[in-house]
Amino acid sequence: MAERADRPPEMQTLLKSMGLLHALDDTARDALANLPFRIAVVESGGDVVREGQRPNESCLVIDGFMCRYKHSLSGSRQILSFHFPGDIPDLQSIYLARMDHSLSALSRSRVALIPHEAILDAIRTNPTLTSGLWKSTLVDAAMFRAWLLNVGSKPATQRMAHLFCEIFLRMRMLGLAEGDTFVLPLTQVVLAEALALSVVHVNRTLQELRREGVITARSGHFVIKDWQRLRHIGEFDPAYLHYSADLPEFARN
Amino acid sequence: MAERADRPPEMQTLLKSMGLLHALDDTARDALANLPFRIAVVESGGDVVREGQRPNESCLVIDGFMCRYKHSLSGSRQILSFHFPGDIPDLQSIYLARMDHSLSALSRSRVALIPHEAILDAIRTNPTLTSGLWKSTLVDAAMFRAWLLNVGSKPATQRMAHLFCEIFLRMRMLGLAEGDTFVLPLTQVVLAEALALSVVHVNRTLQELRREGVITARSGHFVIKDWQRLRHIGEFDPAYLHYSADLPEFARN
DNA sequence: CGTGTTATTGACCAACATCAAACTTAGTGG
DNA sequence: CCACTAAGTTTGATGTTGGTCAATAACACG
Repeated sequence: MAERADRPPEMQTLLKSMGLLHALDDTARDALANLPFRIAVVESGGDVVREGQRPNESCLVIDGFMCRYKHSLSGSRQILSFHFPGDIPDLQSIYLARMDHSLSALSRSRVALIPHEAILDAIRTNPTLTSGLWKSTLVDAAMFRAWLLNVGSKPATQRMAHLFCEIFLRMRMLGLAEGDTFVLPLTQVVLAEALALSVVHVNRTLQELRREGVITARSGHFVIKDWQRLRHIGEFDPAYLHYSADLPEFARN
Repeated sequence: MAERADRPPEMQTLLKSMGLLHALDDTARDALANLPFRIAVVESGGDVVREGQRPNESCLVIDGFMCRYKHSLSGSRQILSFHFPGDIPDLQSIYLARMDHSLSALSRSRVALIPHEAILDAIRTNPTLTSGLWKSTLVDAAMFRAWLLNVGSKPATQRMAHLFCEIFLRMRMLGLAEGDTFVLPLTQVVLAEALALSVVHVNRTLQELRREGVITARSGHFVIKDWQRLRHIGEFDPAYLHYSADLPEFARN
């Protein structure tokens, strides 16, 4: 299942994703594009790495959707972040030997597993790549901060609105959302785990957002019907995503 | 108020703090020790940087205690992390131009403001320093993840116990805690903002922990009376702090 | 068609918030 | 050294958001 290539299409999505945060020069692009990797397929719900493990590869999402999570002994699961093609959710494992959380697939996903050694080599020789990858981990941290504020200090409706804003904007930036629509296998259970709410309450909160006419959500198809209002409800300010690329028209103001 | 020095005592605390996470070679230590800086004093409650600003220096804590926070429009403030001497809480601003949160002092503090340019120069020429600083920002992110789980999925008592475990262990590692005691100007208001609870509930939760005989807290003097139980209540596992240095005896098991 | 997820609804409950007031402590100036 | 003040802590009463339990309905998939 291992394979190598000189300019493999699998790496295009990584270049695109990185390009949104940080200008890469040609050397950096080449270095990224030439990273060795092996492809793996993860079934929906399957874990790529678990808390406590010491992986020696990092996982680039190619197809599908993933999330990071942690659970407390009481059994409840807290989703920490969502990840799309082009993300390397466990990049931090190049320096943090032991995983402090798990990484799993929300749908059947194809991932590229890149040896830590290869990443570290690339970093050693390429400063632009270093700052690009470093910055991507910093944006990661910025999202955790936004989620912490969200979960800690906002009522259910605002919290959910904020999450939809984040997901929609990120997907739009990656070209994964058509117009005002995105498709994502988010069940209410998953939303509950991300928002730190009960499933029942997620259901009611969703209904409220629908009633208000700001979104539509049916079996993984989400439509943003009123971005301005959604953004307003969620007190969403995209600054924390730290994009260097221009935001789409609607998100600018 | 600007000053320079060749091996200034101010940088010792940085070396110590970094050394807990990452082995530094002599070149890296020299590079750190020779960073230029200017000293500033921040009054209790004063901000070093605010959300939205674009600083061109990062702040090394030398004396005193700081916190990062963000607020929602509704006015409530969420504290994101606490910082001790040796920390560089806004190191991320070298790559994330615009602050997505604020940094303020919990007590009158002395800080060293280090120009971004100097840090970036040091990084360009010193790989060990690069990985050390990068790792410190990754540990930062790991703490946010732990807090997210804490705030999202744990009841008040556990949440507070977890926070005390984190603070105590971090202070012990830095040599800021004597035996089972630490001194920190944490008012109940501050605890409330960090734990995402109301002040009243913080008060009651503190009383419960006291009644249980696990801690003592009086006007900023905290005593850990039963670490094992505190740790157990908070479901505290220090792995997420990613220390490379040995933990103190009591925290090992 | 069953069988297992996912979504929805209603009834009831609990953890924590809010409000309001009293009390304690620490700092300040006369 | 004591009054004065402001900040921090504590307590009680009451309210509400969101959790839990339990049952039903709607889907999706083999």
